[in-house]
Amino acid sequence: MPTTLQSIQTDLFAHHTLNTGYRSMYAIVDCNNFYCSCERLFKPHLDNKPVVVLSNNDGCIISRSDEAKALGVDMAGPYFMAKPLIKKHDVAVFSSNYNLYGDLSMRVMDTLRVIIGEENVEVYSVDEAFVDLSIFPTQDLERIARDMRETVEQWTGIKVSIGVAPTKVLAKLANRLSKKNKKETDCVMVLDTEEKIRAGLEKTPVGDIWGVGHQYAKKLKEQWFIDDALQLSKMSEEFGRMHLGGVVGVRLIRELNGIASKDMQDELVTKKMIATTRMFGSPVDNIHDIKEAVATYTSRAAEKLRRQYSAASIISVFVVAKGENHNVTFNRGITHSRYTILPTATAFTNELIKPAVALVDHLYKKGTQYKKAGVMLSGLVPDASIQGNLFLPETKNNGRLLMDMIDNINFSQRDDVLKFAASGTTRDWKMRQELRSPRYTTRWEELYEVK
DNA sequence: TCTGGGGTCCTAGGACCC
DNA sequence: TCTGGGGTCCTAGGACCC
Repeated sequence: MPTTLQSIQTDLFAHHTLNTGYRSMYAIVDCNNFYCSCERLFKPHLDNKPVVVLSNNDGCIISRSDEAKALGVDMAGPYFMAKPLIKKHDVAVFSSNYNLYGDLSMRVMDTLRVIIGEENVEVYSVDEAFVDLSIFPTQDLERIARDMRETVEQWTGIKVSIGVAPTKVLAKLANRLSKKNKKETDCVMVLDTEEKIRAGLEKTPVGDIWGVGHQYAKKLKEQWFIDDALQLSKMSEEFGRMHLGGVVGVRLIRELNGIASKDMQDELVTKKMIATTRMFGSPVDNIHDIKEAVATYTSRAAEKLRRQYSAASIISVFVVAKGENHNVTFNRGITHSRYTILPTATAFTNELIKPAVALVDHLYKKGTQYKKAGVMLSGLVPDASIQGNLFLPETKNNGRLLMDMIDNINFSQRDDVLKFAASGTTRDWKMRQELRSPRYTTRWEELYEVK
């Protein structure tokens, strides 16, 4: 049982023999039922009880504990449809609390960075990270993976499962199998020989491969009778190119055959598009409310923009009308969108709000009920105003300082203390979040109390 | 009454240029 | 006088991911 950082590292680097067999080895570390685990961390009485977490607006179920899964609560199913089942079995329900999840996610990722080294960790999503284990001898991989798992749990309280294999796609496949059979694997599975990989491929339905979604799974089954990953792995790269999205498909086939074709990604890639979109708490038909919402989303998107030191040259706005409601089938409604190309790229909230709100005038139709709106920033370039721009009047640079100040205050308060007037103050359109737990780790007033 | 939000990569095809 | 071929850039849209 690893207890100190030093013992772990001494242990890890102890025997530095050459890796035989595969040239690369990746681990995927995946937090189990992440959002539910976060909620449980501060509510020990919910251990072994069914728990679910809802999406924004309390719309869908986006995380389920094992117990909730066992009861037959559907993933991504609408909350209202699962409600009877949830009531009947006394399932604990929470609105999503992204402050809490984000903070715990950071702790998990930091733990991995400390154990394995920052340069070998790629954060893939809020609850998953790839770890490059290529430098370690094959015979040590299992032990290293188990060490990672135990240490993350000790240091953060979050349980993870880990799959290890020569490629990312195979690591994901191993991870899935480890979770399928927790008792036997204790949430760690290493595929380090051809035989193990073959067995793993055979047990994996084609639709459960990372990179094969609904459409492809259906096509593969209906047209070529390909049901499992082993069958797909035997198809040619050319087949992948023709039928699974071009070079994406080629990579997929290669990865299934143990040839690493998806590299570790640089952590600091700047995004090429930034979006903020939300469903409304209830349908809205008033243009002022829509403008308020769009202004608020624009502020949020602009913050994200500044955080990565970019400026946007295109801003687009879309609204979604409420569809006809045919009781059971979910009608997505019609989306209308328009964009403006800005005269110069900018990261200033006020310069972005103006054109965004103007776009609403073009999109809005009186008498229509809207259920959703969004703002997208694209054409992103490095923000010239960061270092001061000689060719702009002084006031421009003051704007940058003002933006930084607002961002800093809002970040430290986490609740939009400072807003632009266009964002409104009543916010009838804002989302429902009736069941949110306290932000234990990011708000002083909501710290966990020990009795 | 009630179905999330935020992204990525890739291809095809049209416009335009020489 | 009857119409090539190659290149680039852009957009729309399809697929995927968590």
